[in-house]
Amino acid sequence: MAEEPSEESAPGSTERVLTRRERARAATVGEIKQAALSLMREHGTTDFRFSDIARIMGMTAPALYRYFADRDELLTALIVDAYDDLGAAVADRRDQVPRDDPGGRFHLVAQAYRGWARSEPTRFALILGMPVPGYSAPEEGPTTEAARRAMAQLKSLFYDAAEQGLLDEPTFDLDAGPVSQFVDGREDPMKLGDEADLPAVTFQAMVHCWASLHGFVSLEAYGHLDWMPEDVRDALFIASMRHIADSAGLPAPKTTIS
Amino acid sequence: MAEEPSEESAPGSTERVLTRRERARAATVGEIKQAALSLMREHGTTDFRFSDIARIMGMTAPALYRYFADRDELLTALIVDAYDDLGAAVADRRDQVPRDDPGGRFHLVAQAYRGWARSEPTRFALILGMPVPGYSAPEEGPTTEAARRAMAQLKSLFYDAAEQGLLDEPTFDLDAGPVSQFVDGREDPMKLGDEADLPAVTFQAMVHCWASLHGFVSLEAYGHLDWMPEDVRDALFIASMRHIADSAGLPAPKTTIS
DNA sequence: CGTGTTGGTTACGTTGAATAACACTTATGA
DNA sequence: TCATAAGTGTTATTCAACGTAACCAACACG
Repeated sequence: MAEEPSEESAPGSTERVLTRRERARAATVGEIKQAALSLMREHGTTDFRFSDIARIMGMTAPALYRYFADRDELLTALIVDAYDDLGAAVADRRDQVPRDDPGGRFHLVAQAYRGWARSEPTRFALILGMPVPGYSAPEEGPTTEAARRAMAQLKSLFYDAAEQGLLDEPTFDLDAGPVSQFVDGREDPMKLGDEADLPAVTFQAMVHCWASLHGFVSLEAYGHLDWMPEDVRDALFIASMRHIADSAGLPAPKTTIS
Repeated sequence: MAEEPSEESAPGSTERVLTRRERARAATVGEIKQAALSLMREHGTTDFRFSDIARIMGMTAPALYRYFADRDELLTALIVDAYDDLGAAVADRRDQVPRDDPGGRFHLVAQAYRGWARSEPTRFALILGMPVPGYSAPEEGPTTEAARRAMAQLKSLFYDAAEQGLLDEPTFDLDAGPVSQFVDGREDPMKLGDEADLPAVTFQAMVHCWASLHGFVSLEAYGHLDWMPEDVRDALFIASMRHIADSAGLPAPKTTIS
């Protein structure tokens, strides 16, 4: 198995070149994941059978255990990939607008988040809707870590904006108690790097934005908003996002939204 | 537990008295569901084994098929129960405050929704987190219907408030396009009975409230907010709910919040 | 009482995850 | 060059769990 314990390419070190075998292995791992995804998409569930994956790949099922110890390990890999992919989609779209337009950035972030969920419903279900039977979410495992990274992409624009002094005063009531204490006296576990600290009230507003965005997208992804036509949902989403962006003190978008 | 399988007591008709056998059967059905729930709680997943349920009940697995055609049917029943239970919890708490205090009612509704999710995390996962693998969520089935009922409990206070003229102007930007047209020209599929129609802008705000509440509670239920201590989460939740209630034009709560 | 319905049993078939034992291929090193 | 080890695949097998079949006991009911 993984006989490369400490490949930890230290920052600055050259990325070790992969041997022929390592490349083949990586390719197979990728193919397995792709097969699992296509099965999931096909059946519209987050379930898959090892035997089906093998059949698609022209292999037999036991061979897959050379690459993943068990079903859960493959599932975990898929979840991590999904989070990373979502995070990347959000970051890409966000960076299409300059840093000095945090309002515009927020809008694109929200759009990307929603768009990804709609275009990849089964993968979204994989990370949003936990319970894959038998899959006991590894507490504090790699999936939690991946989720943190993805969500950090949402948050970085707030830190960015605060750093540039582009945030107005949020319309939130500042909670002078626990929240202030928490925000003021901590090592922020969500920070990506060395961003500026946020005022407590902005922190409140940021979490609120995240939760609202996530809530709308979740409801929509599970079909709980199917009773309204798509154009109504679209308009409602835009209005909601604009509203929470305002509340959080984000300036109005400079860039026209596509 | 609402164990009234198909007794459809039409309004006015006499509630048919259950025979001895029917009562015994209903009791067994209830016991099966309880056993399934306790297994789910024990393992922290939405999964369960028929054989384990049977063992708990001192029966053999095949006997369960006398009560549920298959695993999916039991799962569906559990989901419907969970929605109904959540809806009831929300309604109960809401009605502890008089109708002329919609601000207070909203607060209690939010509190009840969150409280239920925290006290019944596995059942919440069952209805929030997609269909269990192999479980093909019956489109437009009983679960969808149950979800509608539960969510309607959240919404009724808005209709109630509007009927009494207790709603201020929301701070939302009114979308003059699709949303207005949709709200103005429809038979509202979400109404419980003969509530007043909502202004389009209030409708927008209402969905926003729902989504925000749901988003916060979802994130929390899946542990995505575990990085902040509980008192911070509490304060943040209160502040968020107050904020969206304000945005929606709900008056400040008259009743002191417990 | 027979008789049908209901609720239970044991025995069985099937599927699919996971392991074991074995075979072929490829890299590597004396 | 060839022997050996690592890596990747196979077939055969075990095991767990869903679901079905066939049979049996109890009970309601004419």
